[in-house]
Amino acid sequence: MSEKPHLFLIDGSSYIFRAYHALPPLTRKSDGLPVGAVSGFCNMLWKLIADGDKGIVGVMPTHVAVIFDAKGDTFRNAIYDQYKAQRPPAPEDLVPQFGLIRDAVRAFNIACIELEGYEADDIIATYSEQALAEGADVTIIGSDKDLMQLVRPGVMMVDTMKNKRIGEEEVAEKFGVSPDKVVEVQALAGDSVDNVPGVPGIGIKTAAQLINEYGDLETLLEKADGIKQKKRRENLIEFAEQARISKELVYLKRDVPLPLGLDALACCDLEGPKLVSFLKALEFTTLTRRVAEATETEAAEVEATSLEVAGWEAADPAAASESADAVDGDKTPGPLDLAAKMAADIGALPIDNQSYQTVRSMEELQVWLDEAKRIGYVAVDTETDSLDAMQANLVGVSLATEPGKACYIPLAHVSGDGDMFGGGLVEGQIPLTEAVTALKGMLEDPSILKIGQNLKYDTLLLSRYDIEIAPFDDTLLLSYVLDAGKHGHGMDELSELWLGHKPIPFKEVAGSGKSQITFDKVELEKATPYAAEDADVTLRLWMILKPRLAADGMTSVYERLERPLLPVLRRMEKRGVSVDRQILSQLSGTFAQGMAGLEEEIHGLAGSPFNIGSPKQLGDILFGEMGLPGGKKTKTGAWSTSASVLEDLAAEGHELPKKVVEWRQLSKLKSTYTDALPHFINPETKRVHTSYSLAATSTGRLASSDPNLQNIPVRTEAGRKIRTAFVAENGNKLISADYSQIELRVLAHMADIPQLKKAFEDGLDIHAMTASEMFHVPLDEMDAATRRRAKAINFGIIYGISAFGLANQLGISRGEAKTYIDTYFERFPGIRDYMEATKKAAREQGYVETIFGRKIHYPEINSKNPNMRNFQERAAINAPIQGSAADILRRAMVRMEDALSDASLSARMLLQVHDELIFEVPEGEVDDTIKVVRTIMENAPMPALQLSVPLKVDAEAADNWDEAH
DNA sequence: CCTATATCGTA
DNA sequence: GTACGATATAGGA
Repeated sequence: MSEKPHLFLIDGSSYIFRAYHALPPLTRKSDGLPVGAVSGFCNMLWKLIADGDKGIVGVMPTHVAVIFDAKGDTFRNAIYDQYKAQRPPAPEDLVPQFGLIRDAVRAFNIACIELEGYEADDIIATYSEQALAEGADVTIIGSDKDLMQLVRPGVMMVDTMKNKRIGEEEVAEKFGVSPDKVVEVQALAGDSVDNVPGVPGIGIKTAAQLINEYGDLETLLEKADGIKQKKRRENLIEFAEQARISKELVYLKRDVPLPLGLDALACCDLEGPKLVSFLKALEFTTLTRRVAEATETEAAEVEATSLEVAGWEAADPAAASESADAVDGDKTPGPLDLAAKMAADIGALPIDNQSYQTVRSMEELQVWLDEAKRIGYVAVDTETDSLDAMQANLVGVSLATEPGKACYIPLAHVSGDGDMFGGGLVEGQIPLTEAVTALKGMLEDPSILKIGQNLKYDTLLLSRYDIEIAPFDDTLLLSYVLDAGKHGHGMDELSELWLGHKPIPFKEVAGSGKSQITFDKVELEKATPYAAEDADVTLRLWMILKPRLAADGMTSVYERLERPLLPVLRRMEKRGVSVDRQILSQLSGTFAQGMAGLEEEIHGLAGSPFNIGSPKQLGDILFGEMGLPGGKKTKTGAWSTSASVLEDLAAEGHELPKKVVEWRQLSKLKSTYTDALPHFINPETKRVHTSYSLAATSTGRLASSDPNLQNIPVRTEAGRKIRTAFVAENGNKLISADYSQIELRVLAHMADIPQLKKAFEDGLDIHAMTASEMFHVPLDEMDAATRRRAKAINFGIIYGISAFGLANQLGISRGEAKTYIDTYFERFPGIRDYMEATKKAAREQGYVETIFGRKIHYPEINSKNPNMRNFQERAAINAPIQGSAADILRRAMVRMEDALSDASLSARMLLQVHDELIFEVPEGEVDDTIKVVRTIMENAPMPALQLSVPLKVDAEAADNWDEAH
């Protein structure tokens, strides 16, 4: 115990306000309780403890206390009734956090001190004094300038938020005098924030100069008539008393009657379970995990503290839907209503798209960047000359910082007149490179949250300008997570829905069809209202949707499965995949030849030429002129000429429909793949860059477009040839890794089916096992036809089976199909239970969930239209299965890149096809890569979830996709 | 010129 | 029976 005691005094009250203002104002617990400030505060405390002597303070404390301002007036109000009188009341959503922060301090086993009639600063001053007297060192954790008067040898200030140490030197720098003269300077200069009057016309600079000259306030006031400057002299004389009062106000009392002696502040050991229990109750998942790890606490075994929050009533989630429909006035608003209220408030603000600023100079731009820095978030939208982010050029950027406060920064607009040569750059635009540099600072600033709609586009575009946007929120993803199944998530749709405002259509500024112009040719007068409005709308949508995230309990889906996947997909898109033009062109030729031959035969059989590609003409020939028996009808009443109908006719011995089926296959392959794909080869990169949509499907699957690389043929031999055109670069291989039967495995887990689980554990052929169970055929005597039936039923189950559908699929009667299904349910009663439970859940709550909590809504599940209702029921049965599998692969993708680089592998993830990932990897790294990929994919649900069924991944490497698959 | 429909490629 | 996107045709604007 030879070490010198060291006391930490933490200025709690100032931290509360700083944490509150530093974080986006929307952090809430799942029941809506605002906890942003508590979160910031807890993180600060934890960092202080966890960093220990490695942190900014550099020493470990022996004693610690957190000091708060008590409620109500202090002795200073008796001295000067205007003291802090202009302070607005604390924000509504901060009020319930005051008590919680005190609870937090206690959970950390730290003394928590406040005293009526005194400010925290006075208590800190008194403790400092006493500690010094007893030979201890003191560190004040805070940044309030009023505390700076306490700095002296043995007393140091540390601002942990700015990671700054404030010693005598820093104080002298700020006030121009040594710390012991700080009060003299403050007495003269006053403080508008605290309403300390000071002497008019004297600021810190002048005050420091005067104090350095005269020594102290009293001496100065005595000799004031000797001051040369007339106005200053007069003011010093006239306001002498005011200065004395000011000094009294800023001088910190050092003789406060302390409620606890220094000994009582001695550090106690952290109690892991106690702290974890508290953090868990507040749903601070990351911090809970960190604390649990550091204190070796088993977080899962600790029960969350039950919180009692003054001024707050936790919502009953079950009551939420009722209260939404409730008649006004009969209920106190709960937190869920608060998110709704926010939506209503922001939705009610009118939008005036003529009020936006066009930013034309760096000075103007800087004002916006400063504002973004000050508030910590900004809505961003880019304008370009193409929908393809891999080829688009940046044309302008719009920003919004408040509803209605938005701007457009044109950067590359050209005058449209100059005909085919185009005009030059429009005057009055900031040079592109200069603006990009300035914007880069803001867009990469970790303290500024960037808010966008469909940011994958903007981040991909800007990554080509060497800008890596972070951190970010995406309103497209927010809406998707909250409302999948209810409506689309495009900005225009969301704007009309939430803001009751129809944004200016793109067509209105750029025209449409042949006369459409690119955005760089749009006049600035038209461009600004359009572009800035997008940023304005995006910001408002964020303000409405972000609070709902916690209120609806969707934070973890958003933060684990959506937001982190966006940069992963952006990189996959940017990498692209190598596609061999020659192979495709060769295939096109082959397909064309085949089509030509078939065409001749078909026309010959028909007796006259017609457009084979026209279902209408084909129907007329088949069912009109040739008088074949028409099978199915189409939605609009026309004869169906679908492949299944034509195949039935062919089976009856008709040549023509058989030839048409062949022709159609070739036509499809040629037009959709071999002819179309080469147009997607990027001239610069020589690769094909698909675009993945994170928010296109209701279930959580991705969608691929432009081109769609998730439907490249594989089932027929001719089609598979197209896959040989997807190749690895020289010296590389393509690896295809796909989950085996992931949806059936997910179903076995969710519905808890013992036979299925056993079969997967034993690595059995699942369809054969199903067939064996259903038809009582031993596995080793299984025939292909029986297995095929079982396979169809397994798929049918996943799709929300109907006798009609199964009959169709297997070409059997509905009665027979019904018998199969009944047999299946007899053998696997758990599946029927699962399906009934899922339908019930959908009917009662309007949505179903995946195993990771993704919600899929079915607003028409109780429809009176049986077709609609049945359809929604099947979809609701399918969604948790398909969606859970999709979530698993999402988790794997989010982790994959780091896992590969941690293993020093240079494999690049290129494509995703629902249950398959494609990588491009140097030949020498193939085996190691497969190991890593398999581990990540097979363990993707963990640690959030341990499936009761093993996941299996098949992986293979080859020179092209066909051979790797 | 634009949109709806039919068809078919994938998981 | 689920979930998608691309293509060509056809018909109304």
